[in-house]
Amino acid sequence: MSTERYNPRESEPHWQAVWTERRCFEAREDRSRPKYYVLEMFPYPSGRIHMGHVRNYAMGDVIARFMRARGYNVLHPMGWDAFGMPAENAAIERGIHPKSWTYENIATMRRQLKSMGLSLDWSREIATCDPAYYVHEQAMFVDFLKAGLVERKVSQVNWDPVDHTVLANEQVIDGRGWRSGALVEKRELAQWFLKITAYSQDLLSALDGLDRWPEKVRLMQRNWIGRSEGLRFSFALEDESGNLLDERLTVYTTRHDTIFGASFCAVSADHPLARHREQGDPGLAAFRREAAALGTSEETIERAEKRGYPLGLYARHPFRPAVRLPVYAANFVLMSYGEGAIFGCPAHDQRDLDFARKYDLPVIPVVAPKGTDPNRVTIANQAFTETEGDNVVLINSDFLDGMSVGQAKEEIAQRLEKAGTGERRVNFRLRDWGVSRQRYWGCPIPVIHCPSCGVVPVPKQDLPVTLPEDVSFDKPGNPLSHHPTWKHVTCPVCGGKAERETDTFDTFIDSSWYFVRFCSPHADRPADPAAASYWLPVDQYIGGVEHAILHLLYSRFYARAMTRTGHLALDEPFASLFTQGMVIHETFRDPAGDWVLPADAVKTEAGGWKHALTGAPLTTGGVEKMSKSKKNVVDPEAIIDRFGADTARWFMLSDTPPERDIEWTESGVEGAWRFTQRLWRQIADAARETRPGEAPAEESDPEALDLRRATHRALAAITEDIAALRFNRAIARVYELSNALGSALQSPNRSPAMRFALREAAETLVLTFAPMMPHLAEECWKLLGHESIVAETAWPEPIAALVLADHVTIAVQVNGKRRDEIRLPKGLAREEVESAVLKLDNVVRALDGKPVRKVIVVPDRIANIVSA
RNA sequence: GGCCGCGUGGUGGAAUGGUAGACACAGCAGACUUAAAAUCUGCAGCUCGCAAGGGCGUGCCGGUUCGAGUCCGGCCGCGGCCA
Repeated sequence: MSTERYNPRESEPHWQAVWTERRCFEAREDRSRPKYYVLEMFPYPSGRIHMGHVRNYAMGDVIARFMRARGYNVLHPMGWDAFGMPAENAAIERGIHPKSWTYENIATMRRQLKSMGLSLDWSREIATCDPAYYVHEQAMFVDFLKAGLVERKVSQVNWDPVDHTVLANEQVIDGRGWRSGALVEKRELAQWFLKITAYSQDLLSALDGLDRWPEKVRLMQRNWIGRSEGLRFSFALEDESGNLLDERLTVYTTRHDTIFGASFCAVSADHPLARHREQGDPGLAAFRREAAALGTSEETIERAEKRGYPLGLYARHPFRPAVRLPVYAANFVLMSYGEGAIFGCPAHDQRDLDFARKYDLPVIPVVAPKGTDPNRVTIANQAFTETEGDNVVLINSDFLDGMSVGQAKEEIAQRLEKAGTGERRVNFRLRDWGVSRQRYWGCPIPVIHCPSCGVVPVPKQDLPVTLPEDVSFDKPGNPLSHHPTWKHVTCPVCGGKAERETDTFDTFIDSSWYFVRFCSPHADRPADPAAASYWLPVDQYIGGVEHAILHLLYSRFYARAMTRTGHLALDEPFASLFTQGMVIHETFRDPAGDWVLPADAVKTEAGGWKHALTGAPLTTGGVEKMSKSKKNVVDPEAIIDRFGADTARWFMLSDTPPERDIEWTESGVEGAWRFTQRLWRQIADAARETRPGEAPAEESDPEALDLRRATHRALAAITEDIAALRFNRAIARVYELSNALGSALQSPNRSPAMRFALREAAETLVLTFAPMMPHLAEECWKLLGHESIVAETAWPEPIAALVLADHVTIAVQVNGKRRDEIRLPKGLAREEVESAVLKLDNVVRALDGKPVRKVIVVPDRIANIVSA
């Protein structure tokens, strides 16, 4: 037995250098081979890699190496999602220029990723903050503009009056800016929008074809797009004293069947009807200010108390002349959805019910389970929202009584269409994509505002519009607009004085086409058509489920927009999507309640925890997502230094299914580490006992045959499991193969047949764990006497005859209870199985003399004897 | 509230309607060692029993089936998304 230990600190850098030198992972188009594009979501260069990256990239690398070994021409690139706010925050807080901060982080993280031994094509590396990348983004924006895919419109934003900046909804916490703590205002600002809503229906319909996406993600996208079929119609309005007004109130509803249950109308606080009445009504003005302070997210609005302000207007019920509905401005109606106005039917909508209870409005039930007495239906504080099927019918609704919800909708739609006051409308929840950010560290939006010509796109020959580097962050607001000279230009059309747009792009734009750029990273246009058509779509995309909606939807839109503007010929960018789970870890607190790093926590003899340095007792909290704020993070670099990349990769892939959250544990890592050492010893032993190219023996040897069967069974299972991304199961089979080889090595048998079988098992073992632990595999391969390297070695093929056994153990049940098992030749005839099992002692005893009614035989699996 | 997903040993988890608990972690016992570490071997769902063997067991209740962790209905709990 070898006394040496495998030393990853020497081996890993060595093999990484070999791979680089031999350019094993540089991809070239080759139409004679099937291509495979595997991509993990590229990282934001935040500083250092974290365990989530390790897991994500380990998975992608297993697939890349596996597919390469199976003969595919694999593209596996890496880049940096390098624009974004943290770089500016660093500039503000620590005076580092965003560019140097970003590039320093990229250097660190590139080094760290390289130490993981990922089979990446680094020659294709891109950073989105590189003008060579964003010049194409700007050019495409100009093309989108010309194609009518861009719109400039005034929209409401969250405005931080201290930082002079726009905040995203998630940056508004309890109505205050996350950094300044100032009360956030809603402001109207002219912004750039990409018209993603032009593709609402297409983005929705095409989801059906994405059959290799998780159903969960498709459902989330469906909900996000939010198609609804409804009715837009208008009410006649009258004033307090019943005089008919010229204005009408147009509402959008998907529940027009409940029109007879209407008891009020509500408009958004931003609806023209509310705005126009603000002057001369201080109460309304105050109400509108209050509603504006609520923020723009649906969630905030949903959680807020439903409040309204009566406008002194009344809507005439379209079918009941005597009924008039008071019109309110309400804080729960969004101007951006539908018409910004609704009719309220409290009995069948929870928000309307909350509102009605508060303002003491009638609650009229108009939908109820079939057979209910209309006079006895009451609504307490739960709205009745059932609509499906024929068991729910209309009540208290005049000509609709007895109809199903569907029939009632149809009837109302027809009547209002006929009256000329209504039309059916398909409505989408999806909004156009606001891409303007009042930020420095982003891609400049390539347009010029000219006082005489208006908005002028920057001519393509003047691109890229690059960021100025001499900027200061000591003033609040956007450094680009403070810059003394940058924005002042001459108009490309009239030559007069003009100003650059100082907003930059939302960074989601950068990540909406990076996977396209990887196909031809050095092309002088966004995508080289030959390269793009060869590599795209991405065959396997892997990333966190947190990007299930925005990033993936924007990318799907971009593929369409780029296709429309002639940059691409692609409908869906990601053929198969896999969303991996998070990395979680136990949390520790010291007696003062402060979070403590796991690295500082040591186990006490009593089974508790104490601080490694202070000795203070620690309490454990929950097992939660690794986060800096809770300090339950483990630094990948420390792990790789101590155990090597292979151990870290192995642990990340074993035990837990990849889509679930994985708990990082010290003992788990140590187990993985011990296994690397065991493999190393085992292969060393096998190498000593056998030679490369061991010849298959003539004579049979049952022990050798058993080992060969174990080898090929494991190989077949591992192949299947990796292909299906079931890494944890593949790893369990690797353990089994290693256990089988270990036992065989213990045996004194060294017949020629056994030597061949040992050799085969050892080599198969190395090749099958190679995608997970590539460095160790190379070292073992060399140990086995090979001159070649595993990275250039084909995946072995299982021999079918050895995968299938010739004998099987079948379970024997009596009345469904397992009583015995019996080993029989595979494929034995039903009758023979039957007679064999009926003779078993345990069966005879269990039957206890009772007559056999029938025997169920499932070939090669089970026999079940049914007695009276 | 709606929709979706998930409940299996001490733990992570296996299991085309066909022997529940593969594989691993932690644990226990033994071997080697002056000792420890490392390594190797063995045990290991719960329970009754000296044993042979039996009973129970995949959140709970019911159903379909020769047979249910798996399918169906209801309930409880946890998680996610949407409201």
